[in-house]
Amino acid sequence: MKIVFMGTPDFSVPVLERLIKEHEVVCVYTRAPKEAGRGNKLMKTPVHLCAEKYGIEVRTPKTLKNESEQELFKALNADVAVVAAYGLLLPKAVIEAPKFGCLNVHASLLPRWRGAAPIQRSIEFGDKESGVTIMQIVEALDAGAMYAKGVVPITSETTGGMLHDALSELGADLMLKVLDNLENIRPEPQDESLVTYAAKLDKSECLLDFRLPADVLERKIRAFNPFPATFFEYQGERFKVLLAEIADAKGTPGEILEGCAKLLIACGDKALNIKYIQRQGKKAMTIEELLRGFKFEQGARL
RNA sequence: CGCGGGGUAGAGCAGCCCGGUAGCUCGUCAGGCUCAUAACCUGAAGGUCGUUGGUUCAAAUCCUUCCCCCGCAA
Repeated sequence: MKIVFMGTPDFSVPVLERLIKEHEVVCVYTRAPKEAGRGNKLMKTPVHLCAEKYGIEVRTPKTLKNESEQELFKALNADVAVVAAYGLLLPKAVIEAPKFGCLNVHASLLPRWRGAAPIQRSIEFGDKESGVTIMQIVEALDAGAMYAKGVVPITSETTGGMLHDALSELGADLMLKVLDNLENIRPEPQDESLVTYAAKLDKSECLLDFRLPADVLERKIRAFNPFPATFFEYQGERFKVLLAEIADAKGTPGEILEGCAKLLIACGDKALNIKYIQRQGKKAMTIEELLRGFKFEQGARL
């Protein structure tokens, strides 16, 4: 099929690569390069780089709201547009331009977790399973009828990064299957009574609040690993906490119960035994590695 | 030129400001102790202190070139 692909971050790349191999991708839409990283250099999006690698035309309009952009899109005369975390809302004129409309890969089991950060929120809120949904794009956010779903279990070990990668691959897989049977599948509408929204991640959420129970913090640590990563501050330095386990110990919330052989921090309920950590300016490492040369003062408060 | 931290033994760190024999915790190896051990004791090996040039009687330390890693902000 003749496909237009629209996507931006790493999550979208596997989908794009699979489409390139098995279909005709005529054009790729992605967010424009922006200043990012150290030195604020102009960075192309992962999707942009991937498309260039395969020599596919890349378009980076700031918006699709104006008619000239919409005409350009329509002129591609695509059978379908595949959208994966593009980052721009599609106006009606774009949604209706391709023969089969626009299909979206969304990283949750809709209607649960519509919105920006479904992967992290599903772990953070203790869901037992997550997944991807292939759906028809409509004007309302993530509200279209569903063509297919794929389920991925969330275990006590699942991190945001792991789930991200798994869903990305699964999404690519499912999208290919849906495209192969597009004319035979009747999409199922979403049950509006079950809708929840996944708020986008905010930096202010990343500072660990040890007044909260250990199990809540442990889930957030796992959900936010590796990005945006939770942290605490100790002696003016920032320490990213990437992995921790719940420990049966208690103390004043934020108190360092042990800081030499291991790092044990009291929480509102129980305590956290930090397992994987990243000191500011250093690489991520196991707590054992860090503690060989760096000690936390027992009794200090975080 | 957005701001900042770092590159010292296999790992993690100290030493650098105030130049003067390279140190700590762990790991490794050998031996000892022990019913036994990831515990303890004794000993050993292992480092061009990221790279270039300079200052100096003397540079891990001060100045300089480049490379690499990371945090923040976006």
